Amino acid sequence: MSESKYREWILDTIDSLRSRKARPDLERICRMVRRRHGSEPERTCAELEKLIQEQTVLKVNYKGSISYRNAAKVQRRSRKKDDVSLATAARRSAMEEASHSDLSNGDSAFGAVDQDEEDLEGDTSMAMDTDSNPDEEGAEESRDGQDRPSPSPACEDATVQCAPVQAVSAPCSPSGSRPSSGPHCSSGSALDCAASQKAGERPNSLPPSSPRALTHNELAYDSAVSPVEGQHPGMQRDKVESKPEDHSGATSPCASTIGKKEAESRVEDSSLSPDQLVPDSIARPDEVRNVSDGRLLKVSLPPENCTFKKINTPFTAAEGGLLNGSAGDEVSVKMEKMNHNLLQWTVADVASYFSAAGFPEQAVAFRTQEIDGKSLLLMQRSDVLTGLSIRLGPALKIYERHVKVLQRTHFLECEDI
DNA sequence: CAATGCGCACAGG
DNA sequence: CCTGTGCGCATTG
Repeated sequence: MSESKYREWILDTIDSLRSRKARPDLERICRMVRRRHGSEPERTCAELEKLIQEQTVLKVNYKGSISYRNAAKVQRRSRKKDDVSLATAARRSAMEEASHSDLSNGDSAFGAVDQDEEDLEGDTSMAMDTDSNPDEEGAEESRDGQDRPSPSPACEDATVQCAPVQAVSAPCSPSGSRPSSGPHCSSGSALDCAASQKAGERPNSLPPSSPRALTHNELAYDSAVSPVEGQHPGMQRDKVESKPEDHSGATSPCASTIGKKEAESRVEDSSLSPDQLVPDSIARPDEVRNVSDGRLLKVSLPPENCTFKKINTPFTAAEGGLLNGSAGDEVSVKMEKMNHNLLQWTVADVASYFSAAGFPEQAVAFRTQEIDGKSLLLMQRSDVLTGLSIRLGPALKIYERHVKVLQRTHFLECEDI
């Protein structure tokens, strides 16, 4: 309860600050929430972080300072008129797309899914700053409470980084992790992170070759991309590249496409976040840092923390394997894991998944309906199309490309076993 | 004084 | 050109 309440408060606050033309930063958000609802800043802060992890709220570095965005709004700003005229057009297109995907063929080559997602989510470009200025608070006083599990474990599998989706941010502990936060909140974390990040410790992020990355505001791409990235110096990217085979290239544009462009594509993918997402990795540098070089570690993470992993896998496996048909052994292995995990997905995991898949608004509906992994497996087409009260277009995509795929994969998996 | 309102310069498309 | 953003200053309660 309180969670959704907070979500509403925070999103409201962000919207309100935006309409007032004031930067929705941590300080203002906390203050407004406190004023309006009496919640203490710490709590607000903790809830905000959760929302960031779920991507309900996007943390971005804009013009040198951190801002928070309502993901539902940011995400598809390009076509806002949809609502209006959407009746037909959207519908129609949705249908078309859906059908296509259904057949799949098309996808394989390029991963229709991804593409779509890119569209949707693509605009979240992230940017970190190159030289940000520490303006507001550079507080970094407390970072004691970092014991909480968070880093994404899964990260090890950064696997499919390609999927734009995931790249977006680092999901680590959706709900699983309790907000243990106390006072430390991350006040420091948020801000400070940004700072630190820019500071430079980007291990390897992209070589300079990626001017693109910096192109616009300032990309924090590396960080944004994923905590993982930051952590494995060098690895991630390699991994990404190599991994593609797993996906059989179906999905990841990066992989399959042209060799040369790999770099570029990667960059693009990663940068898909719209403004300048500041992933939470930033937010919790501590943890990350611990591990810093070398491997990442994960402290204690319950299964749920692995959202990432779960997310990734499904994508890969599903698309690569099912759609494409050419799954590798590795894939299958992953699939298994993934499926098992599916049963363990919590409501928050499901929501995070859809959020990451480019449907943040719809993710809320899943959460509202309390759909967890098991429920997801039981969902039928009509449930998705009408039971969630979400728009038909996204609903079709969600069902055809995600729900159905996950279910199919899961059951196939079961049969095998 | 905090909360708001908003003109205007900026950046990206 | 259009849109989104948010600084800086004016206004309000």
